[in-house]
Amino acid sequence: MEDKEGADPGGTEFTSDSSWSLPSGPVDSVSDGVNYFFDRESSILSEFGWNLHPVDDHPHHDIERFAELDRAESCSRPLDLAGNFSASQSCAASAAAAGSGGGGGGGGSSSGTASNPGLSADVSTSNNPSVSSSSSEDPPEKSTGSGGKPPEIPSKARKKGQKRIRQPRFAFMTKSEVDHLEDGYRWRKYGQKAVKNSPFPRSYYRCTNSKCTVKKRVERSSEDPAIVITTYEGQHCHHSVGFPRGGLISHEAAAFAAGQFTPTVSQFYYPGVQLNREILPSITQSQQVPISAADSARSLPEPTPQLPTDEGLLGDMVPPGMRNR
DNA sequence: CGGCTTTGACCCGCGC
DNA sequence: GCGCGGGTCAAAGCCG
Repeated sequence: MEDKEGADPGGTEFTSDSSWSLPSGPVDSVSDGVNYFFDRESSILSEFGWNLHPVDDHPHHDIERFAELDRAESCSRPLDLAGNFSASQSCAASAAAAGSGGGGGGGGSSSGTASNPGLSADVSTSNNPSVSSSSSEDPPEKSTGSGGKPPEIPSKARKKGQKRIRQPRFAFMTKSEVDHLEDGYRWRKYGQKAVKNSPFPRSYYRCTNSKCTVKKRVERSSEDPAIVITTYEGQHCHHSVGFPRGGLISHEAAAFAAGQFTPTVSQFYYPGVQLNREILPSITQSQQVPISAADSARSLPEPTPQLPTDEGLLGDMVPPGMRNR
């Protein structure tokens, strides 16, 4: 590791293009076999793959996004031809199923929460009327703690043959000294594991909103300790708690966290679909982007390719052309 | 006192 | 079948 230099000691900052030595290929350290590519400026990573296209002046502006369905099998949430997550149910269920994860420990809280009707994942579909319409901000639910209802179905509920299914994930890299970057949401750490082939542990976070099943993994790149790899899984079914307190946040992170990014991403979820898009330079974490609850949460992910009229963040980070594909 | 972090144990999927 | 690695749980402890 540490094959990279030029790390900015000054906190969360992105190195300039030159200082980034892009991985020739997938960043396997991220794990899961997911191919993560990243964009130098926004440091976006995702299982969908981001590939840089060096371009004269704005190398980072021209990003090629590859669609990779590597998760197809694990995520039972197939996309319809329109590129929408078919969602809801499959994923909801899956999410639930997946969730219990190891059902770990004590057999997982059995009270399976009957599963939250409003599972974030399913946000995409009907099911969250509350989200789209009302939901102004879910009051910070305390239950979060172990006490509350686990957002997931008890392991027992998961059938044996059933594969652990994951919700679509979105990862991005950030050059930062801080491991846990602010993204407008509150997270509770529920685990930490040593990562094989990496001196850095991986931390697991869950949204403190009990109704929200979004999870986040944070780890440092074994390649470059200065890089923090954050992986989001699922979509928030509520509004952000507010603006990050002095935190650093990226549009992507925020958008994704707010559930706005996924829909877009989904559009390129098909293999073979490649797009060269311009990612606005504004996507820098060095500058805090005020993500008002109104903006970020107002429009939660829609099942349809249609994007919120109110472009909000999405408008900032995803060019129009891209959104309507 | 409530919320969050730490940490060891447990479960599951997967490769050998 | 076994072992490994990843992911999650939950009790205990810490902190504001």
